Amino acid sequence: MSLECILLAMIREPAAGYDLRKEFAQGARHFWSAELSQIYPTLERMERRGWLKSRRQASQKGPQRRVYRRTAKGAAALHRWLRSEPVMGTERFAYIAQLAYMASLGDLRQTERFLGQLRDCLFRFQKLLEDAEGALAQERPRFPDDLSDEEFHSLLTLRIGIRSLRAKVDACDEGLNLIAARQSRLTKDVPHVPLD
Amino acid sequence: MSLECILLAMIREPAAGYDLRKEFAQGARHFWSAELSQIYPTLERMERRGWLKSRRQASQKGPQRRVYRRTAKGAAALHRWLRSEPVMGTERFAYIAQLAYMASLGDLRQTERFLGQLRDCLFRFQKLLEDAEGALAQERPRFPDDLSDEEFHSLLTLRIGIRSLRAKVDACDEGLNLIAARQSRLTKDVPHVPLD
DNA sequence: CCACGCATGTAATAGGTTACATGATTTA
DNA sequence: TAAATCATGTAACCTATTACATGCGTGG
Repeated sequence: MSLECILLAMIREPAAGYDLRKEFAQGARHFWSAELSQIYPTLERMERRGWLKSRRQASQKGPQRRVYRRTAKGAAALHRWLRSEPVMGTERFAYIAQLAYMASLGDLRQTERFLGQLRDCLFRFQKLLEDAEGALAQERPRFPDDLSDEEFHSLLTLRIGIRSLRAKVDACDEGLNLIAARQSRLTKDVPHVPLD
Repeated sequence: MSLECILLAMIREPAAGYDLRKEFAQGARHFWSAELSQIYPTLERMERRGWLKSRRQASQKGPQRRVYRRTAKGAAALHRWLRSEPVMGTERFAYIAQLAYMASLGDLRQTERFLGQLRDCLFRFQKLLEDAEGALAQERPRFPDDLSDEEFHSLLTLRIGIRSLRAKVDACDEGLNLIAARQSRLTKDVPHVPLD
């Protein structure tokens, strides 16, 4: 459902599957991803359902393109999705699961190492989004007032992503501090021989 | 892969599929979810692979249970996963996608309404995690020092979730302010008749 | 002529959801 | 005796990933 609606939204101007993948690799990469092998059959299905209409078209470079445009029915489906409540599909965070069960390794240094790696990944991702925000702000004397509506909505999504990532990076740092404290407690306070 | 490893981690003590679902509905709900219809065949597959060993066992209440325990091979697979790098599977955020393309409704008030709803959802979720953290801290005079290793790792995951959610709630508030500013700009600064 | 980017697709597999079927035991 | 909870499972379907097949056109 979500993928179909995202594709509908991306086909503002007529577009081929190949174009849409670029969108997922660029503008939409921080909230969704899809490969060509998923995009092509999905577009076909949507055409069968009457949400899209395709025609073959010669390309400047390479073979013929199949270019899709939205139908009125497709636009209606898109607007239904956009006006519906926020879709909070059960998100899955494998790295949090790893952290949650890492106690069973019985070695806090593993957790420390893991949190460090996680911090780095998240920070790199944060920088990526900050760059995207910077690109939006560039050459705009009245930022964010002089953004187009599309750009303004991009900004809103970037702000959520950036703040969330910064917070996660901070939480990793906090976790590393908690581990350091816990480790020093283990070497200092806990006697090796039980007190009985 | 991740689901299998999470199940392995959950089967610290021998457990039946029915028990494991409760874990997903309680302790693990903020980073993963799984239904019984997925859990049962996954456990079977893992047993065929030699990661688990099951035996039927009478229950206090209701029909016979099929109780699984980890094999040495299963424990090895779990430890490989825990020692591997953070698994950053391409996360999908449908609600961010909705926001990203909401410009095509051509009505900022829709975006305003949506951000308000989103804020509420995220805030409720934040409260849930804060309650879980509170339950960990309760009755612990030396919190977080007197947590078991398992509880300490739970705390680490809760801290990441709580900080991230707080940040997203703040970003929604920021977005609502930006929209207010943008709307007042539209009614004040932009002339209804183009200048030229 | 070869590598690269353009362009469309198929096949096999894995991961996940929804709905349904079955039946035991306990509690109101 | 009806409802709730315990307990296991199947079937159909949808969503997503990985690997592979095919072929055009341009630039080095």
